[in-house]
Amino acid sequence: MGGDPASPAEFVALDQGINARAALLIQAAARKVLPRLEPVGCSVDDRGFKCDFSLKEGEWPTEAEGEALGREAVSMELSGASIRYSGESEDEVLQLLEHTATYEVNGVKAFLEPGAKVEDGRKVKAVKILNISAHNPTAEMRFVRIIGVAFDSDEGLRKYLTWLSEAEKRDHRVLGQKLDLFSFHEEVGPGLVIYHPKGQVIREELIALIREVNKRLGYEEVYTPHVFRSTLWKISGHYRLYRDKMVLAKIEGEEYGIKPMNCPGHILIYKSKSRSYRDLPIKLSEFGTVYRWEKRGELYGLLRVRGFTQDDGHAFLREDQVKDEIKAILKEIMYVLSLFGFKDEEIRVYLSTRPEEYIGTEEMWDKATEALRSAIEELGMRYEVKEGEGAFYGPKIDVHFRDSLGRWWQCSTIQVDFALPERFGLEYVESDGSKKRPVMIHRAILGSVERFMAIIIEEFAGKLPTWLSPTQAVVIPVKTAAREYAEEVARKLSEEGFRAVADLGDETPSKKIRRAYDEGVPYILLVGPREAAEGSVTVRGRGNVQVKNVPLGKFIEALRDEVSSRSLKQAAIEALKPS
RNA sequence: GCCGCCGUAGCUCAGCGGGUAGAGCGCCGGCCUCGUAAGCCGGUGGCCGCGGGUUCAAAUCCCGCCGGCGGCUCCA
Repeated sequence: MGGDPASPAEFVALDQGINARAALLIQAAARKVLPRLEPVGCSVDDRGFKCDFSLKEGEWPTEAEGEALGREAVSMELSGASIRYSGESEDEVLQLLEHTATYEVNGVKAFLEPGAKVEDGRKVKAVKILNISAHNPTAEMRFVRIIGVAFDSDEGLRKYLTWLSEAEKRDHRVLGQKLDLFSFHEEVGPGLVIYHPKGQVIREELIALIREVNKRLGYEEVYTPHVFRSTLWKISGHYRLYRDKMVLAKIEGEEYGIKPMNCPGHILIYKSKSRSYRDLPIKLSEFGTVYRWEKRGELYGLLRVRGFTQDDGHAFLREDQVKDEIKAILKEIMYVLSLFGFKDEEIRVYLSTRPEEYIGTEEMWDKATEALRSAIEELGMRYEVKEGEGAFYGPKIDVHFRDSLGRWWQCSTIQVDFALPERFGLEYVESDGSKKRPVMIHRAILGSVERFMAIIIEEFAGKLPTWLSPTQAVVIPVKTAAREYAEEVARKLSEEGFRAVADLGDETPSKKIRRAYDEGVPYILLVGPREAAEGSVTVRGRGNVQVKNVPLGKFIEALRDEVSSRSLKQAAIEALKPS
């Protein structure tokens, strides 16, 4: 609990074979006990199964009916269900031209996504329906989606439910309140974050990290306003393509829009004078706060908000510079990821290629896509290709991260853009005097500070690495006689640039220690007359690691090393431990 | 935005087959002055999200709105 060292979230991947089997049984059970639901399709992943039904007529299914469905599926299984694969086909129910695998379960038809492996040895012994919601594959169609998890034993389900309740404790929304990091308020508006002092410390640390990265990459920081005339949004195309997410206001007969992206502002900097091929690359960065009016139901804690700060950057490049830039950015992304200890299976890298509708020439696309691909490969990163999923203006690489509940969120992104340079008529003068169009790269390493912060809060369950911790050390006097010394220690640490406080209240030392642990403070320094006499501290790290009577100077030195190297571990206490 | 669920003290929650509210933590005060994961006692605290309706009477039932949660869709 409170004393555990920072550890990455353990995601429990579910058994897909059992869940596929359960998905089929659920459909057969529905035909039996809920005939107003007609199965239309089903899919399975490491978070369970999802089954879609068309609702023929009558009431929306209730939670109780959902549970009954789960029970029926298990009882069908226990009385010996027969499951037979009967081939794949174009979907005749949906007429969506989706490929589905068809099965017969006890003689009735059931569907599953093609390629899903169905367990045929073990049996489905426990099913839990987690959610019944609407699924709209198209604007006109509405299906009932039943989501659940299945196990081959009651024990499996019990363990899963325990994991779920543990995952809830890591939830950044819960921890954000408990650790006094940020809040949302009805009177402010949904999706708009208020950062408290401690949350702002984390924000600032993340921004400081990216400032260093930007410096290495050669990005110069700029600052642009939050509101631009609609004229600009019309040129950029946002006014037409992004309008439904923009906040627009008419003032004195003129229309303005709050920025949903930072790029147009940076483009104006490029355009502010004529550029030579010698000037390129030009790289601009901004911690730009943008506003996007996401639909109500899409908002989700810090992971999906309406106002957020991007660690944005735009590079204006000659075509031959594109690949090096991508590679350099990817390297820095990998460096940043290493600071947080994300494991391979906790991130997903995607390369999205040319969609059906696109601008620019095929040759440009091929070159840019190839640049992205070879950059990833040369760095040995694992990735998946999403064919045709690129933006209309260019191909892109996205990095997705998993939250405590196993959901994926897009954070880092590198996008090649042929469109905006064209729309804004960007040019540079080539060595032969001809005018050429630069290529733009949009990139964000954290993506948004908000989303990234949420991911790491969950990753560490609030027990952040010391360099990120809002309070790095709490000094606790174990005897009243040591109060002054405790204050002195805290003051010294502050003078040395650490975030330290002395806890001088009238409570017992035990209570203060407990509280400091609960708040995730990485170092608790205990001082009494003994320490005061010799100018030392007793250091307690996370996980009940304690080293007694460390000279304060030595602790400061060790802490400085830990913080400046942005150590993932509690390097200071490791270094101080007697060997 | 769509489907379902939810909204009681600063926080977590009880009360909800109608009779105007409770606990723990926190906060405040007192005692204790403490060597390692919640010391003891007392007090404070609520327009029961907001508005309307039903009723002799609404936290409790109904409707609308606001906000949240789980999905869908979309994205950093």
